Amino acid sequence: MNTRHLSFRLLQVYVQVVRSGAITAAARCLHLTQPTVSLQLKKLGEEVGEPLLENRQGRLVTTHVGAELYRAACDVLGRFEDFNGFLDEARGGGSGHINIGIVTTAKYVMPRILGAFYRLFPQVSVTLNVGNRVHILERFGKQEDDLYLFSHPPSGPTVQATRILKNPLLVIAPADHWAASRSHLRFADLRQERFLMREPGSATRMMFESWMSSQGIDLSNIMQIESNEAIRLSVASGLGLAVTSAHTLEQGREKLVILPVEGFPLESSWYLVSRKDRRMPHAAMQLIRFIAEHLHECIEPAWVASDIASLVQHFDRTTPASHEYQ
Amino acid sequence: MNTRHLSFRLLQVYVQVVRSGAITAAARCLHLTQPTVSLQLKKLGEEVGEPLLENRQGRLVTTHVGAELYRAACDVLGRFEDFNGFLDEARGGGSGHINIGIVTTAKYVMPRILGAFYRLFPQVSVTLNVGNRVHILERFGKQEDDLYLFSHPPSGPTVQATRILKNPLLVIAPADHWAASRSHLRFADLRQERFLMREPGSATRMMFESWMSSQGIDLSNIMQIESNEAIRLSVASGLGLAVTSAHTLEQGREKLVILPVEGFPLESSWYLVSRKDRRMPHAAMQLIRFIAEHLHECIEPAWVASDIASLVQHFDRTTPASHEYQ
DNA sequence: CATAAGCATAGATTATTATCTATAATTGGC
DNA sequence: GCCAATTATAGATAATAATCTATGCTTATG
Repeated sequence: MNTRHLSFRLLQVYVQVVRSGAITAAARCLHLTQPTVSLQLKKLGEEVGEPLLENRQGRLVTTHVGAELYRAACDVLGRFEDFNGFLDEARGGGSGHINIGIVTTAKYVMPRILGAFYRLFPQVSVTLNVGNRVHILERFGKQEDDLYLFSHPPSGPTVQATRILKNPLLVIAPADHWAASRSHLRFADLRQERFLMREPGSATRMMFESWMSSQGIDLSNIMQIESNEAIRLSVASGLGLAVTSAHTLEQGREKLVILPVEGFPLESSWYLVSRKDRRMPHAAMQLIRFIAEHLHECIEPAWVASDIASLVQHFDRTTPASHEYQ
Repeated sequence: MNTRHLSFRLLQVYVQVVRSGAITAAARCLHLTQPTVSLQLKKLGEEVGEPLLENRQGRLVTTHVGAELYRAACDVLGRFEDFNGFLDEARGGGSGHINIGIVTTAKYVMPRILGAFYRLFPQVSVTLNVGNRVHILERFGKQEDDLYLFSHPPSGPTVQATRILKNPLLVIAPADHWAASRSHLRFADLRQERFLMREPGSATRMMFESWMSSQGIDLSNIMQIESNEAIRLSVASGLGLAVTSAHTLEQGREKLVILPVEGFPLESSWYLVSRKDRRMPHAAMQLIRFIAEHLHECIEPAWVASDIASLVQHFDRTTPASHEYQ
């Protein structure tokens, strides 16, 4: 393959097609017509000399070679996005862009960090992609974001995950619940209660369920609700009990009480996550540095992980700050 | 800056200009005319919106922005070179290319490794760039090679250096030298002798000189020769003594003896070096894996560093071997 | 200060590209 | 097996990119 006749535009188009999984959809995103994209894709395929995509039940998916090309294209485009960030900075803007993917529960945490960050670096723009765990994992797989906030980070050699916050899981009940007046409870006492839970795959649920199985407990009466707010409100109105992140209670507490159940709070954590095989953009690195230094100013200091200062070292493996040789 | 109209060709041209330090020279390398390159460069500069190069005493050097662009361009081109390597491999070739920069003394070591490597991976092509330490440092600064072999690696946060071989420095003398028959010598006994040395900056010389200053010794009679072979031959013909790497004696020993000087051999080492901010090509990673496993088969096992097995972990930070998501 | 080496600009040509509209071919799902 | 959605192909066009030759300008250096 001769890279000589390769253009960035072609790669942009290709990346969009892979992400969209369809030519027509990609064309819409790119403000092009479908034949244009079709043709570009064909040209790229010819240039590479191998098939890149194949049609699997109406959805275009990458071949082995196509996937590698996608990775290369992302790297290359990302590298120049970062160069653009550098340019803005060099021009005195301190600008740049960060894509962040967070699971729904993290939306009680991340916006507070970003709010404080924004006050210091108003030129940095941030796209916050919120979704459930499965959705964000998919974005992670496609390298769509620079940083992620997970409670249970994915595993694998490409994952860089560092604990930044504690995420205590509490048992909540309506204020007028019979257990609300008790000063001490064992979880077994609540076995008959109905529990409201997020969908399977949610980190809170996984954590809770694995704790239960370690205790040999099995709940019979559970109800699934795919929103933390809805769960909170439902608990307040007496629909049942729930195990939920302490962070979700910061906003409004309605008529809720935290039950003093033995073994609780469950200690889980928030992890800042990135891909090792993706270059960390300038602006994202700024955010990481900001988190390392100022996290305890945006979030209750008691919740901040003790080794937060080492955060920067974990992520700053890509480009050195210094620009000189040697 | 809009990357949309950016092409790989443009970056190739730019990189060549930076490396050549002159438009005309770059044009010759690229088989283009000078105005063509001039124009391309202008277009690139306009696209970026900042001056990239400036004329310093007849030589074009990068501005701050230009240097960053150079880095980005190298990364991007390197990424696709690597994709090409992947392609070759996917097609069953097992091919690829590696650029290696070594200091002159390392030419007694590296070719033996490469010879064995070549027998296993005949499709991998290697460019071996040999030069004195200053020259190779310059190549390192310009990211011209994938791997380097140094005795004194450069320092800095971008440097990944791992010890792979011992490099004992010995005192050699002509066979008929008065000291040749002695069974024990102190360096002070040789103080009056003339010593033949490589140019300042050479790692062997640096090592020797720092040892001497630690011993409070100062040689009065030294002679500079910029070639290890010439030094060896000169010592053999009675021009003086020398301190030289044991590896250089492997080839031919002429009429030389190793003097049993107290404190010798000086223990220095060979380091395999790469840049952390440069993606390691597929083929180079193969070579690293080969070195980790087979180095003791190409080089006297006694010289191989004991922790050679950990080599792969040190360098394999770039792309994971696995291609699946998660 | 004269000269050569190197760089920039102008003008011209050829080839290619990016893109469109219109239409045909394919394909998944019912 | 047919319909709707998706993808591929054809034909056309305007833009521009890549490259050349010829020439004028700048600058380091003897």
